[in-house]
Amino acid sequence: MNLKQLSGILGLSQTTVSRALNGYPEVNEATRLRIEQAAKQFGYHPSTRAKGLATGQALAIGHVIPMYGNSEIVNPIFGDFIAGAGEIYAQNGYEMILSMAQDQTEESIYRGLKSRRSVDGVVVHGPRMNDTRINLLQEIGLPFVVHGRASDVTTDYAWLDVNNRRGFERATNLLCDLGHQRIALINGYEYMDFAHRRLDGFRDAMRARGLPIDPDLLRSGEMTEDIGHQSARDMLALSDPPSAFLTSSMISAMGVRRAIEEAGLKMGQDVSVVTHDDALSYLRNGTDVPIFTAVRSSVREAGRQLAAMLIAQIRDPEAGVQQKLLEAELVIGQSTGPAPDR
Amino acid sequence: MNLKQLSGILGLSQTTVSRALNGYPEVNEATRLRIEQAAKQFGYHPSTRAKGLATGQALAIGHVIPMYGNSEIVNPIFGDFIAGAGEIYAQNGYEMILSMAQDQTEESIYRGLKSRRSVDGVVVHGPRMNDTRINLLQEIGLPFVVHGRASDVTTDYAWLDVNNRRGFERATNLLCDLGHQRIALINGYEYMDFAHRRLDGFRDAMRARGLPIDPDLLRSGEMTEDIGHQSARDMLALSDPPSAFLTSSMISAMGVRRAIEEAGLKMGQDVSVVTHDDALSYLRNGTDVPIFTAVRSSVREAGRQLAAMLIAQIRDPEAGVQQKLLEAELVIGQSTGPAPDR
DNA sequence: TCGAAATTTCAAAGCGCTTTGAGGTTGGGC
DNA sequence: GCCCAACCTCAAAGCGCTTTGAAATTTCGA
Repeated sequence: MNLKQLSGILGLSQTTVSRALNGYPEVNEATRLRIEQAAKQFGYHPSTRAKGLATGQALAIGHVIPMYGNSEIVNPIFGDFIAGAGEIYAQNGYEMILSMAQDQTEESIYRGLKSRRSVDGVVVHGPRMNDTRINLLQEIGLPFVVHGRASDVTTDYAWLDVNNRRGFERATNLLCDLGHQRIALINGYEYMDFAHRRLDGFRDAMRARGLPIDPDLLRSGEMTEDIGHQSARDMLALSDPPSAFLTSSMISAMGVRRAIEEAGLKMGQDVSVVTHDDALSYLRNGTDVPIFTAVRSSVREAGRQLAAMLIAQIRDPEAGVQQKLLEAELVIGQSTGPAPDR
Repeated sequence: MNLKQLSGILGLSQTTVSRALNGYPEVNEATRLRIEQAAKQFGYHPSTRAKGLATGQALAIGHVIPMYGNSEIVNPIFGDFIAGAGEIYAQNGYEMILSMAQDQTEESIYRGLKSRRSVDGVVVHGPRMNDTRINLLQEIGLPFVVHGRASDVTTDYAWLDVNNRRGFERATNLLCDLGHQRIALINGYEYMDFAHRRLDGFRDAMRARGLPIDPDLLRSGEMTEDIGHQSARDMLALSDPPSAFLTSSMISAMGVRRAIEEAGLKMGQDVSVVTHDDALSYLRNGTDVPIFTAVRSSVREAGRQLAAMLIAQIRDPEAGVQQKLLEAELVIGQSTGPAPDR
């Protein structure tokens, strides 16, 4: 069923039917009703492609998912983020187009998206410290919003980020208040912008207390259960082990817990753990009382807000770029307690 | 840069340029080379929309992600599956379009995808026992492949599934061989087809050994850490607790492990655990020696194979639907051991 | 060297939609 | 009863591509 057929059935011109369906004022209300009803009855939906061709809009947003290194890990927050963004896209009649990018293919994917006009804008995932994608997108003129920030990029661009620095500062302060002095940080890859900011927050808080930072208690890498476990195991085996861990993801934290228990210690008693929690739907941090004390910020909500920002920017490019900093909440769970006496 | 401009620059007709770029034989090899070079130089990519309009192809595959119930959980396997499928799509020039579906919106999403001609085919995720989507898609004539199967659907349709029944049968046998008799099953929602098949495998194996199945040791629900934990905690508190657990996901298994340790028991010694492992990239089951003994099947590889099946079907609709059953491997980790004496 | 076949290139139509500029109706004031 | 707004509706052009059918050019055997 296409416009021609539908207007044929109705005995109207394509123009009228199109106008009626798109809410233009110059069509009789009775006619519009009749048209809308027929459209519903025959299940008519305008072809996205034809509409896009005619209007010059793609009515689609691109998400380019970076998969770096040979580990080829898909960020686990991705599903929830997409779910949040998808809600908003659906409400606004946008489709979501996904591409997976290896290191090398990344630039050509963005250029391709632009030049074959498949999308009206893109979401930049997983920004690194000095992310070349931002300049690239500005250069080729493809609207975008970054989920996170890129510290070393000096130009103005749209982003939505959670206050990672502040979150980890508060988490560190909490541990210090409990009397912990040897605190380990199990972070994401250092070239990731968020990891850098978390380290900053941690460092500032420690410094403010006059506590030293032991490089042996600093780890950055893939945020898997396994690496969390290995790191914690190694650190707990030190002659002067940490009494608390700060981790960058729930999954790492679970690895840390495993190492703690393997060492015959009890989490929340012998060793404290605070983690960042993206509030993933399939990885809830307990039901009533949180398992882990955590810095929590819903990634799904971030997806919603970011999608709304991007759509706003596409609709009104003159309005200038938005920037939004979300504050994470600090929730107290069962994984923290006073530092044990020595 | 569009076709018109490019052919203008080259002093050729649009026809020739189009043919050259699409590999038609009736264009001089020298001309083709010149055209291809110019296309590269000017970064020319044909507009997907225009191409789609002209050819009647969308060159896109739809993924409709079901989000049921108020929990609104995005299946954690989703990211890896998409990553696998995305590889194949990229190789074949297809785009991937994602939609999130609530219960009520699901049918209209599929119908919309079809009638606005945005996709050439779809992947059906998370089939339930008697899944109405299959009939719907056959009825509206949208090519599809199901990731999994729908037991009660009688018509012939394309699917790719892992042998869940066999996997859980083997896992149960392993536990029985180790002397376990009271085995708990922590499964996904019973209306999910895969959960049903896993239960079947478990039941058959138990029955073959003449072992009773205690309803108190059967749980089905959301596969979260939390529910795994709760279920295991409750079961371990029974007067006659299980000596082994069979779980449907790594995440549940982690919850089970937590409950075991909270009960002061040691996993792999006092209590054994076997889990299904989708080999998710961010949730590796240990590096050298697996943490959990598991029935393993890579969901990313499933994504690859399924994408290839769907593309084949779209390209040659006459060829008939493919069906593929993958066997899972049983890997021995540290979470299983002989049943303790009573 | 000529003419037919083979090769290469082209102009134009068409995909399904929006939108422009024009034409047709209706209603109401005189 | 007429005329002019105000209101509706329409035919046709155009979005960027593919593809058909025809024309121009080259090739090659006789």
